[in-house]
Amino acid sequence: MVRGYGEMEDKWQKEWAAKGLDKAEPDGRPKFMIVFAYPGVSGYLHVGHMRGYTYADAIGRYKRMTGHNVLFPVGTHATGNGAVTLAHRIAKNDTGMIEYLKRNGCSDSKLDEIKDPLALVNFFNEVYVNDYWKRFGFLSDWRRFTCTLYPDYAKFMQWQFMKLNDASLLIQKPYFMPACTECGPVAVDPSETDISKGGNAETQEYTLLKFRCNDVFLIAATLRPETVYGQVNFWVNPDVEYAKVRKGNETWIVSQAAAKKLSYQKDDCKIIGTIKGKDMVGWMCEAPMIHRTVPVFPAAFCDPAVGTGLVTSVPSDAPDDWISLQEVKDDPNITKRYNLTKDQIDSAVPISIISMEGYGNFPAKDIIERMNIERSGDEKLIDAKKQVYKDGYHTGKMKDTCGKFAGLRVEDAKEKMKQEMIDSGEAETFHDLSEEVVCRCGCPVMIKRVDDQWFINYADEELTKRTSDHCKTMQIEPPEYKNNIHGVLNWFRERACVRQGNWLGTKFPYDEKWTIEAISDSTLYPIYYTISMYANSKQISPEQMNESFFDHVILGKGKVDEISKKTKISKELLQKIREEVQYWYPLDLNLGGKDHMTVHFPTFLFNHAAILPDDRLPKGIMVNWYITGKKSKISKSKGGAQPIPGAAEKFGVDALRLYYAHVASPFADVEWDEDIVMTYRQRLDRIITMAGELNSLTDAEKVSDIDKWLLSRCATHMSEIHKAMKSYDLRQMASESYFEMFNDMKWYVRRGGADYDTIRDSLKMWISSMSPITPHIAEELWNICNFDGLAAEYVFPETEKGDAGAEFGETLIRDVISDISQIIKVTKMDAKRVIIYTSQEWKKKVMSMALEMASSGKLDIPSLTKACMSDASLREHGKAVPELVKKFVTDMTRTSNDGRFALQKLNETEHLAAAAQFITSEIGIKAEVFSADDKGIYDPQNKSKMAIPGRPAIYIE
RNA sequence: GCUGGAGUAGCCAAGCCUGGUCAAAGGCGACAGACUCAAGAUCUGUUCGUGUAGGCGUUCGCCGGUUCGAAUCCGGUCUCCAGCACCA
Repeated sequence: MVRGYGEMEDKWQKEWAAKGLDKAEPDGRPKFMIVFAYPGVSGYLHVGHMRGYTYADAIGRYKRMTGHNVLFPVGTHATGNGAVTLAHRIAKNDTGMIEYLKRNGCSDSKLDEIKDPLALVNFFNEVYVNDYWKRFGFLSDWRRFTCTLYPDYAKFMQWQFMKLNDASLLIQKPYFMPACTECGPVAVDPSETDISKGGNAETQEYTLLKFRCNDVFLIAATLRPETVYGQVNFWVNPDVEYAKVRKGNETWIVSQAAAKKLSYQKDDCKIIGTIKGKDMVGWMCEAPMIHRTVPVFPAAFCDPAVGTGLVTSVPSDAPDDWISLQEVKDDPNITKRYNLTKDQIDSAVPISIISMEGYGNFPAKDIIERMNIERSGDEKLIDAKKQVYKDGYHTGKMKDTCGKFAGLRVEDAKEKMKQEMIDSGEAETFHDLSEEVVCRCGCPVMIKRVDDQWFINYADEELTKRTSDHCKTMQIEPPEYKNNIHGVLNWFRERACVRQGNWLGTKFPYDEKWTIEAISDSTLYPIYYTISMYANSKQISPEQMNESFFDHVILGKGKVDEISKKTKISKELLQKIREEVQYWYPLDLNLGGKDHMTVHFPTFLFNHAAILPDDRLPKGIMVNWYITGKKSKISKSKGGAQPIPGAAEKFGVDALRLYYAHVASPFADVEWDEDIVMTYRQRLDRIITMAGELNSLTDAEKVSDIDKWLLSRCATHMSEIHKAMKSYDLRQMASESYFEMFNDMKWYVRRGGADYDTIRDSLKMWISSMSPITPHIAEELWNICNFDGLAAEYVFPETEKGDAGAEFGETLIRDVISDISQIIKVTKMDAKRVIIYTSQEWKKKVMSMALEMASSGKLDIPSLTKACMSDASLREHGKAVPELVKKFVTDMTRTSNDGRFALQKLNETEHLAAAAQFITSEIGIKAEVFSADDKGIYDPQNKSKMAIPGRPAIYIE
């Protein structure tokens, strides 16, 4: 037997390929199409990623064995900036990254080559296919492999967007995105591909509040528009020179930096002059919404780089405002220097506006005291602000001081108040980055308004309804997600579908300056696997794959002759492709990780519903959770990850596959633990040994109870497997096959079973049941047993039902043995002899009468008693009868009667007598079996009368 | 906060929808024994408490309810996890 699995894996993989099991061609069988959400190309993957992929292969293999023609294509998703980032890090010699790549087996010459993003994508495509998926024995149709950067894929993608446009689902409206003032759009993300600083910055939406002051407006930027009812003054930084901006007919005052930012977002904006901050101190201006006149006070915390450099003051809820206001009030020097009047100072009295859990009337004051903050400028104010904002957002409710907004939750009030002020012209929105971002070229990155941004309108009511309705007909696992997905679909709004800048992807068909964004180009793609093969083999070229081509092969539009003329693709080939699309589609199952629940799966469904007819909409979704690592031990970014080929080498592919399938429900995270994988490896070793031993047991014995038992058990397990797999429950399948059936095989041998036919039949069931999850080992065992053909192409026969009587017989024997050992243990006696008395016949008669009444639902004490007493043979047993009747009726009406029905089919005495020798050997004490009806039996304590059917009496001495 | 999910014996993890056969599958670990020159090997038994006859008692986050009967159904409560968008 092979102990190093590598050779064996290789051998069978070659064999499957030689038999063409990996090639999927339409034929007369029912079809089953399964995909996993293709991975993004972002470097080497780790052992955790293989979990979901393995599920897909195992499900596909199972389906094949139930007579389906299975298409399981794979691909990669290289859109976005993942590959660009990685190539860039290699190019600039990022040591951590280089080390990581090398540890995964990347050679120096390769490293040099993959500094180019496209070369990098091609390289990893090979790695994923050869080192991961093929290595794991996947029966995927490799001819159909596709990558989102392939030119033919791009043609498909462009067609998809034309169809979305035809369905009026593409809309254009303004959008705010980060852009370098020189280079244009950039990606702001932690990998900092495009930028040299500020990768963690987020785009924030500020509300600009307009404070009228005679003929100018002081513009404050706030993230908390819901606090306007608490405004009592206004802050300027006296040491900053502000800009006067001509905005339409109005004159705005903002910081000079803000003026520049505004010009990227607002039309008709022009700097017309400057004004010193200190000159504005002491002004009176009218606050928006509350229309109250408030004074302008000086404050150093107003940063010209943040927002507009001007701040509205809500001391009740903003720690900065509270502390600065106290300082203005307490410091006579300030009053004097800026000529502030006593009325102005006295008018600024904090107003309590929000009630929050864990805070009093003035949350800002509370947090300042709690954190021991004593003066403005204290670093702790940053945290204080964050904390009070967060708590306010989650737990806050608007108080009665907030007019018609009283009683609203902060979360809701925020939107409503902002909108009302925008509608009345007292406010506008403004986008800014949360921290400074600098482009690779050294220029600042700002938020720029783009007027012609394209969106897919997932908010469309008709589309949402169609998609949501379709979901009800789908098989979605886990069921909780099936319930939840409607909420997710409703929650979707318009989604930006294209972007500009340094990103890989397909050009937007209506405007080539745009690249189709990464989520949007991975929604309808499973259908492309039915076509990709023809592009890969160069039977069709990307140029030929125009709108009418896809219209025809996917939607059946147009006459084949005309399409053929237009595309220069032969009529026959067009027909073949069209037939293939129709044969394979709809997709039967899309499998993806839990992170896809809120983005990929909904858009996958939306796009199908938007473009394809009812009978081509997907039929199933399955979500899998993750393999996690303690302290991210398996995460590639942290290093220390186990490379997949290394793990395959160390544990064997099948051990890993079994580990994924069985270690937990697919719908739970699992912590990666090599020791646990090793235990699965050991189990497989044991199974191999056991199967080999069974196969060599060829003594033809006469068929006995235990043979019937084993065949019945196997049949029952097989039917459990089929039942479980209706909901793709691989764990249950693994449990039946690798644990339950294994244990039964052991028991069979222990009981002395050795019948050739029984062993052959049960081995066939057992080994075939292992083929989906551990295909290599199943194949090896199949071969050892000399079964016909390959295990992988074996088709499960119609399952026979188990024999409840035969199965119950063994349960009875185990129960008897367990009872005997228990008695011996409890009594601590030095037992020499065990006698087992089976029940008297008359009791069996009462039980069968009772069961008959129970199955027609008419079982009760009086009727059964009456029936028994009218039987002379029972009546003679006197008051033992009603006692037994009472017991039976109570038991039978309150517990399941399956076992009792099974018992009816069994001759208890004969069955136990046949097992007497076995019982003797198990307990190490001579055991004898008698029927309580036998005359002249040894029964010193008169135990035999205690026996009831299914519960023999036991006497030990 | 919103949406969804979870809390089961030393650990992992089934069961819960469809209440009773549930002291609760299976695995791991631990303990004991068998076989061995040896083995991260294999096999057997035990693994909540208690008990000189197969029993009894307590247990499935916590509190309460429905029921002849609840790990399972209902209400409440505490704790933990995930997602919350342009990021793949």
